Amino acid sequence: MAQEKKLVEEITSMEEDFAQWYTDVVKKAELIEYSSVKGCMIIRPYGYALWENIQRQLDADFKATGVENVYMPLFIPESLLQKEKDHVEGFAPEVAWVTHGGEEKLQERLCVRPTSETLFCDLYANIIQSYRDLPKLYNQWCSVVRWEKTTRPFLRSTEFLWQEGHTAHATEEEAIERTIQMLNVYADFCERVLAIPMIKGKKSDKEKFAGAKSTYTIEAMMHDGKALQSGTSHDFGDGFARAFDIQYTDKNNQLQYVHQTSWGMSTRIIGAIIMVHGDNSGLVLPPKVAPVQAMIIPIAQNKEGVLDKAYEVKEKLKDFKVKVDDSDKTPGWKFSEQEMRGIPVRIEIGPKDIEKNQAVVVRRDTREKIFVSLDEIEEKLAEILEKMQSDMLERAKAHLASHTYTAKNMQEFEEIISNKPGFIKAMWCMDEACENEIKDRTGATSRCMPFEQENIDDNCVCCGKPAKTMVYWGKAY
RNA sequence: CGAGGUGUGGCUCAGUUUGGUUAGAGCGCUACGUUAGGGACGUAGAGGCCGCAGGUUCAAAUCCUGUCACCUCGACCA
Repeated sequence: MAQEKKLVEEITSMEEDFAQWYTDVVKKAELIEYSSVKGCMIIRPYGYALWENIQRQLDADFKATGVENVYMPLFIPESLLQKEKDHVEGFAPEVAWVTHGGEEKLQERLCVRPTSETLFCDLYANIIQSYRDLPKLYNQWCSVVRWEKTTRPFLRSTEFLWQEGHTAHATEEEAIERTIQMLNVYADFCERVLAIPMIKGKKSDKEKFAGAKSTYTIEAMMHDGKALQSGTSHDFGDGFARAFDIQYTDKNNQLQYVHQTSWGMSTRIIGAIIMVHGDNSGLVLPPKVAPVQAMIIPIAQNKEGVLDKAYEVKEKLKDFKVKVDDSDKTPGWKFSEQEMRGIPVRIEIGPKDIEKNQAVVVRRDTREKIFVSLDEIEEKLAEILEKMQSDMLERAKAHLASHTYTAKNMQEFEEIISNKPGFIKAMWCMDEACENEIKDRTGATSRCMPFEQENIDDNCVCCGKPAKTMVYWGKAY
């Protein structure tokens, strides 16, 4: 929702410079601090609390589907990384190598994991013998390192936190089913908890994961119309199984290769929360993921009884994540602070309110002021938070819809891409040459071939030959 | 990896062109007091060998050489 006036001077407005706005918000909300290690960020308590909320809820979703957590080593021996050809070619340019232990040079270099497929495969080769050992549904929460050229907080850092799920199945069908199932877990989580609508679909061969048979993705649209790949789920077929010799004996005593999947979501999703919901006053957090859901701000707090009342209300609201800002800053300061941090609502309590046995509840997203009797503040707060959560999703959906266009030829495509930020739905012949040409000419990449297909036209937007699929195109982070 | 740019108290910067007393400002920080419904005010104070290493000079934040780091934009990626 557009703000009438800019209340926080330190934050660059997003219309002026979106990238700078993003950096300002990340810093002012105290999510991160830059560290002295190039490309690595320090996640501060508030940022980490946000990650913990994401982690806790997503982890529960995984476990509900039978997934178990494990922890794998940080290092991968070079020989292990080399086993799957496409995989090593995809990751070799960006891995960090450990060459020495103390003063001694290692016999074999170790890479700091950029992802752990190889380690999981190595494990599976050892522990899977029979069809009775399947499926294996493992996940780990960890950090990985990718030596990126340019970095940005949350969106791309040298080290980042994520989870990586790795599963092994007896059949191809079961693996494909799991791949789609986990993609849906991500998409549902993003909609329900983060209030971010996702486009679900399949990646083109060019964009798929190194070593995968198929990669599925959820793509979100940021406020500036750019795409953010927010989670991926890969079907590996039996490619890794053949490279790592992961075989089991089936019911008929025949040796079979397993079929595998992997799927991941990272701290990058925090970047999506910022860029989908944030405004010119700072962060706006969906109530279901906010570390603090309501900040009680006492007015004239040194007046008799004000602070006591504030604590009393906090106690009353103990089912919610509520804090009292009893610092000796001015109320105006506290308002701004609450807004920069995206705390969903603030509750103002001053002498006038106490007289009337009420509080002023102000929504962060709309700044709507709601006068609530202290007798019914619990029910009202629950209502307000719920309404805010669903309003945020609706707004994000509306933004996605209103910034999605269709193009039937390159003239239309180029027209849109240079004038209107957003996604373009257009047909494709599935020839990589066209995908490359579109990227060269417009800077837009194929985001995905969505599950929900439409027939925009019969022919490829680029070459005009018969089309095979509809693709979402867009500029991406 | 290509092209630009920047390094001066915690932050944002001025000062460098033309070397010259004791290096400045705003914000923030500390103490005390007055305040308080959208970033209050007063008083007092703390905090910098100007990224680092050499060099030129009577004298270097300023000139020279080297080096490191970071930022922006491109090519690669969650």
